Amino acid sequence: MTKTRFAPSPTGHLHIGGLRTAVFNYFFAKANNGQFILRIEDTDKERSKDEYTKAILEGLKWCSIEWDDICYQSKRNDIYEKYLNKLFEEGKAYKCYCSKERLEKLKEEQMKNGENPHYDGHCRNLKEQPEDKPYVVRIKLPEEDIDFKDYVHGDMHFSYKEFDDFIIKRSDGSFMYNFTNVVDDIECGITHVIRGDDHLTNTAKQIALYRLFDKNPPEYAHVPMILGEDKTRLSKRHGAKSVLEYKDAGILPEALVNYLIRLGWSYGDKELFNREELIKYFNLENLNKSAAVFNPDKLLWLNAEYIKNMPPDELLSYLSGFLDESCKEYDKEYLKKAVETMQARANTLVELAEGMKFYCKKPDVYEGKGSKKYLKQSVKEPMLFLLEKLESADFSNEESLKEAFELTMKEFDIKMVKIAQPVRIGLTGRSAAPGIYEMLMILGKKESLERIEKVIDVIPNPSS
RNA sequence: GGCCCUAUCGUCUAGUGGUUAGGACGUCGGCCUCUCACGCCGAAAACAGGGGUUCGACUCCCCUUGGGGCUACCA
Repeated sequence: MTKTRFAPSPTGHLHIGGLRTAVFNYFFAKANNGQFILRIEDTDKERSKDEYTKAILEGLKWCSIEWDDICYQSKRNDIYEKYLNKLFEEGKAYKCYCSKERLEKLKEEQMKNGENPHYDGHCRNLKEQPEDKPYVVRIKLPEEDIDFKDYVHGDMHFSYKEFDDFIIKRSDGSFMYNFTNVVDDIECGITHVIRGDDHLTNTAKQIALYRLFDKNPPEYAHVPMILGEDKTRLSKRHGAKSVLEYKDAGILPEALVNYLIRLGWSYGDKELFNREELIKYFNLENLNKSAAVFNPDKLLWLNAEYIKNMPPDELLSYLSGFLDESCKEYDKEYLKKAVETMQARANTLVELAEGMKFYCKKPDVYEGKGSKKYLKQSVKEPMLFLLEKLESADFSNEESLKEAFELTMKEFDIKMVKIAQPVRIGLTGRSAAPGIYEMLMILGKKESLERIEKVIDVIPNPSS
């Protein structure tokens, strides 16, 4: 069975790049009827933090990236010891007592001589093992070149000379990334490793480990990285870093996932993918090879698409955290209608919530620019006329409202915009808002007339 | 420095020897219109450079250049 995993280290928040790796792994597993495992790689005690683990889980859940199983490397020490002992027994690993100072000096000298820094194998065949000195464990690197096939990069080749007897266990007794990573992938039966191509050289080292364990490595797909707008590696200074910040900014998880999957992967000209389609179409063949620049504008566009096309009540559930206090007094049906009028007018949930606030709360100020332009004394009479017509209109019937406006336009020989804008400002406080009739119908007769009366008061009287 | 990856419009990408080099975001025009959006129509915009291979290269090979990564008792 296909088994993939996402293996973040909790040394920071879940960011866009990590999420995308998770998304690729998740959909590849689901596309192949397989399992997706979450593995928290918290072997670095210094830098790992529980709050980050929590944030990672929360971010994945928010995006509905659900794992079939989860494990923590910090709890798997016994397993690593077992694998290590086997290596010892077979003479494939050894204890190294070299001090950091010696290593430092060695490196310096090698660099000076124009050589690549390599561990010199000083402790590789030590006759006597000192009892009380601290040590690290190194592997005996097999002297064979390393070849592997990558789904996106094709045939890869590394000379063993590029590597040395690297450390797998620290002097504090904890194990290192390349070792735990391989042991866990073997133990969990991971079939496909999908990760960033910054791991390409790690993969070579890891394959050396697979050889020492006499195991076959999994299949690999090294996906291109995500770059910031300045084409450097995505980092804190490129704006929002944690995926939860996108949540707070009013981005829909569906939109984010859709955006991320298209960064480095494509399916012809198709841009919009729902979950079913991703499960159906996602594959490793269409992965791209080169790094991609993160483009916030396109994310926003996708978000707007999702907002536009989402059923209002579903949207409403996402919206709850963003809505104004005043909206809590209104029932779902009312809010649904309000949301509908705003769907095509918002790029984010923040904008949507802000834009529909007026449905729940009378405007407390009238936008300056619009007022100046539209609340002119010349519309005072027409507005009073309109108000009178609206008083006898049927607010559940658009035609009836339309008639009131048309009569006013005819009576004073003015254009719709002349009266629509003052009404709009009265209703919402702004000169940009949904259509006049839909707003009037939703707000209802009583509320609408109150607001219109109020705005008429603000219109200066004609100087007679 | 060494090793590795990579290179199509500003950005995301389609393209796998013969195309007017296609789509999307963004930009700029226009239409629609009670405002703002939405929608619709249209425009500008790319094969990094140089060598090969070939009847023919965006497509294959090499070099240069640019970008990225790794080179830790981080992951």
